[in-house]
Amino acid sequence: VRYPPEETAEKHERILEVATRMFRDRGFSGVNISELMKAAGLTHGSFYNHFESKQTLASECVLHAASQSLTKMDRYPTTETGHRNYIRAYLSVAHRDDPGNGCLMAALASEVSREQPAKKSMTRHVELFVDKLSSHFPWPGKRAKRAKRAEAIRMTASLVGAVILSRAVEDEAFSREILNEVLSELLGRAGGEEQRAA
Amino acid sequence: VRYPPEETAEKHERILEVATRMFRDRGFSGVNISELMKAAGLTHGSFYNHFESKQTLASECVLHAASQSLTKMDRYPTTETGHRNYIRAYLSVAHRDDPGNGCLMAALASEVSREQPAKKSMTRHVELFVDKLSSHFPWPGKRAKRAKRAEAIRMTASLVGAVILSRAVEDEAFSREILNEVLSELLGRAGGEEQRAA
DNA sequence: TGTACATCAGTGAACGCGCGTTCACTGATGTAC
DNA sequence: TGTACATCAGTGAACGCGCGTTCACTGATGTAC
Repeated sequence: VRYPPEETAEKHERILEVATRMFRDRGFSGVNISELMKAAGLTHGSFYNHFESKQTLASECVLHAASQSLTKMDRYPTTETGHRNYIRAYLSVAHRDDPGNGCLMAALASEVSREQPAKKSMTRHVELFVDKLSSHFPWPGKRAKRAKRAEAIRMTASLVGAVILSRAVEDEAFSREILNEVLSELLGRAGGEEQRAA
Repeated sequence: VRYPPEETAEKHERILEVATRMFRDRGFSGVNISELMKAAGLTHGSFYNHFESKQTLASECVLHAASQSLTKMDRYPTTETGHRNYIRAYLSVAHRDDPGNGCLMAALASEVSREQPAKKSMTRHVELFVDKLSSHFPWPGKRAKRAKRAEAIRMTASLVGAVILSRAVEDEAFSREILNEVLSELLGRAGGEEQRAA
């Protein structure tokens, strides 16, 4: 059956959207084409009318998730409060429990480091993420560009590490403790002047 | 052919050792039984004389890697210098480039978060790692146990996040920049009094 | 405006391969007597 | 001390399943005239 072109484009988009979510949720090797296509409302056979291979789709999904992530940051105002709210959302239980709609790095960085094709896109994303983090928000007491970049890199490592660990840990209290300790550290660094508990 | 029992135990150990390295290197799904057994100097058939299943082996490897990691920390003296050297080694290019012999969390935390069986062991390991980090090294200016634990959790997140990101990034300069920025942050926190660049 | 034909996305059976797991067989070690 | 037998880890062929990918077929849409 032939379909009107806008419907085809729509399906293409839907596959990409669904796959981006599923890959972040279960990893590349945890998703198979059949269930992916079923989730997009199609059968597995037509997959290859839209994408060259699973590998290709994976790479495109990395790009898709990357642009989603950066767009998400834009929704926070470029103020101290915006910065703090962004950090709160990133280190929230909601984000921990919904990797499918969450940070690309936290979900797939490990797997990508073993995958040649998507690695270049991931590299670019980490660069853009750091750039945006350092330019989008005001960094208290940091005038030099280099210092802001350094802080943004450190913050990125803390954010990603905290979420990955909180997801790997079964004990709910401990998992929250990880998120909260890193949260209060980063809120201290993002907000006003240095606030430091003895 | 029947073999003397100590030889059998030796082979068992060798499989575990090799598997622990390979799993960290390529992930659970990136390793198959045949190549694993070949690397241990045996053929795939005898695998099931030593372990119940691949899944079981994976769980035992998490335990094995966990105890290796903690032992490694013991090799550093319980001094400020020891602490700093430990951090330097963790955030080194050598560690980044050799996940097989490196930190369990940095290598497998993501994959474990999707695997029921090994998750409990990973949880326990993260707990023990944080405990050991906070008790083994002197934390400048932290007298309260709670404060030390909080610092250890934050440091763990930074360490793990930095190594995972540095591995996911293709650009060598950027990858080193991530390691180095987090390194200088953590050396500041581990060494003497707070040292902070403007 | 109507008719004939080409196009092309969707469908589901089928293919091929890899991989976890099983199994019949081997033969040296350990044990019984 | 010697002989017969049980044991059990190793071997590699074989099994079964899942999954990525292909393919012949369908039939509505678009195009030619």
